[in-house]
Amino acid sequence: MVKMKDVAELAGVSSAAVSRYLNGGYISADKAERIKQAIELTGYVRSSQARALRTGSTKLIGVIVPKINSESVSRITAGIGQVLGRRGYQMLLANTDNAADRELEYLDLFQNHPVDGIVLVATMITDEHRRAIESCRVPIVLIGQNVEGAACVYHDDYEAAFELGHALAGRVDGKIAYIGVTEEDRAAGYDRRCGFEAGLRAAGNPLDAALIRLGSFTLDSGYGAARELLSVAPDVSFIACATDTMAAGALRAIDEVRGVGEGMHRVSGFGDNAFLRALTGGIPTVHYGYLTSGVEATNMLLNTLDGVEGESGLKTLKLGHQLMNV
Amino acid sequence: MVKMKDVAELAGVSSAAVSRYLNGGYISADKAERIKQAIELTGYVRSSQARALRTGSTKLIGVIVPKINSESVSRITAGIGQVLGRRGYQMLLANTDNAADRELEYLDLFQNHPVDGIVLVATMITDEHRRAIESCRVPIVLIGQNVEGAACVYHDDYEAAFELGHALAGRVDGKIAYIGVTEEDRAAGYDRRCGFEAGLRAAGNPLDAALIRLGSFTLDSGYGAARELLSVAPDVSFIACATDTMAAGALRAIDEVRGVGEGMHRVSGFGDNAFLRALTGGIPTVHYGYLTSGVEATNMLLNTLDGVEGESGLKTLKLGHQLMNV
DNA sequence: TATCATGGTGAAAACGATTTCAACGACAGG
DNA sequence: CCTGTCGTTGAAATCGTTTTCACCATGATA
Repeated sequence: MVKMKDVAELAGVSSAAVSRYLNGGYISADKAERIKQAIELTGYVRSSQARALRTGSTKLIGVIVPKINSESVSRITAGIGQVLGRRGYQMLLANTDNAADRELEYLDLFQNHPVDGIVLVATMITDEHRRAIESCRVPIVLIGQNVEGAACVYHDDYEAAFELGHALAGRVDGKIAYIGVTEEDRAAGYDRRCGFEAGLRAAGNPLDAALIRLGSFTLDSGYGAARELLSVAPDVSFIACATDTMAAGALRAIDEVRGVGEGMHRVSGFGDNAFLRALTGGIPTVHYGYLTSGVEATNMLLNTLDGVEGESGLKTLKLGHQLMNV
Repeated sequence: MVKMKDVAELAGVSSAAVSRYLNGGYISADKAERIKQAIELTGYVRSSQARALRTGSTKLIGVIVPKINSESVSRITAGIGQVLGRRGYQMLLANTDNAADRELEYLDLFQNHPVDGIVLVATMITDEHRRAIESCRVPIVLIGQNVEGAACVYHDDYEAAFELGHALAGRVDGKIAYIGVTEEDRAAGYDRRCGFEAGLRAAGNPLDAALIRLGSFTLDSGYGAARELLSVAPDVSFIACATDTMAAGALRAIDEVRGVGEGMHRVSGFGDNAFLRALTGGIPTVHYGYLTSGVEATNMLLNTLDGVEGESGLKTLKLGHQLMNV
């Protein structure tokens, strides 16, 4: 492995000079030229490990996600990766598989060393999370939840759900049911359910608490909950879901029970999934800029790391949403 | 930042002893105990950067993917992450956004330093790729393509496509069309089309070359190609696609032109997408163990890195497939 | 008793960069 | 001529580990 000293010797300078050449310090034109040639000749490439040890910066950003194989998360990740690549950073990806403790584990792991900053695609935020975030030695940005005292990029799930509920209340004749997710996920669980309920109520068609079920983000859980709902309460005529994925499951359940093609008029979701859009002609849902949230969060993080001027540092940013097919 | 020397002083030993304690070298029981306490007391955590510099190993695996927000890739990635986490490695993710040159770029970047090994989720393999893989200084495993002289974990797309074509030929009455992808992607482009054609031919219902179109992996491209097909050749009665995603687009096109509900009986795909399965009741498609391929590839890679015994090193592995809904 | 493994030990030399520091030549101003 | 400044330079210290090496007890073996 050719090292800096070799380059320096070949160019007839000290390694300090080579380092300065590489990092834009004082260097005369002719020496710069000689160094440049020596580098090309030897095919030298600097050891990021040595550099990291000396400078304390790795140009690595830790990204913690609850599950990589979900459309929303993988879109967010795409946005993050886009910005990181453009700005000379790399992504250290940690997949927690929906286990909150592994999230904390990774926060620890990342903090104690390799990464310069962290993007946390958040689901559940416990007090332990708050503490971990608070005491984090590197800058950190959250995506998907709005947490006091932390930099967050999020969507207003309450408002979106309210609007959706309000719009649906008028269009649905019979009873409306709701399949949510754990309320430990404040945004997707609590906010969406509360907002939806409030929207329905405001439109004079309140949600019957007996028609609320809990899913687990998966298509199958949506299917199961819907089947159960339909058998317990056959007069349910619309099933609103907290995610498009669960909505797809519910849709299948309705098709099975009531006949194919029926479901697509009787479910709603969140997330504006592309498959769902294409295959059903569009159920009522909420479009979020997932890619954008990844982009924005990462830019914020990198701005503070790179010391970019202007009001572009860590702060909390609420992104807009869009009701679809209502 | 508390360093090893501090721990050593507190425990009254040399830093060599602490290092040995941490790495399982010779150490007496009482010193081990003292060191353990000193570590707990100080909250010491070792600098992975210094360690990396000294040992030359980073416990990082570079993963190069063509596009993170696709179901197949994100499942593969999930499999990779699973194994890496379990075996004490971390994932450095690089998303090339389907640009072959960025793939090479990352191969370079990874090779020249931070990572101990590379998993390449491959699409197009050019000669340049072959050279880059050949001359790679760290072990590398490919997923999704079978390349001579490289360790590969792949599915037999030709065989699967043959079987699918053969099975469909008998079940479809009218004309069959095909929407493929670029043949630079040997597996998903060339193999699937050839296999499918061969399967049809073997069943006595050969594919009309005029009814072949090219998509670009996206739902919209499948939609566009299908619309075009249907308008140019209205007598087409079945559209086979090289991916489930494009099949979803084709399905929508058919629904629009021929009426809702018609499409689901008149398209096939590859990949057994969960949404498609739920929303259509199941079109003919091929199920691949994407997660498994990530797992297997990563285990192979890590086995050679960790020097695990047995015949578990780098080699080429063909995984099975399963025809669905035929 | 002399010799030899054997488990333990710390001083010191890497690993390969960056950065501090003192110093140098040239040149301008007084 | 002296002084100060400016652009430029290389020797050497530093980052925090791991690893080599020489060496020391201690108990077993010849």
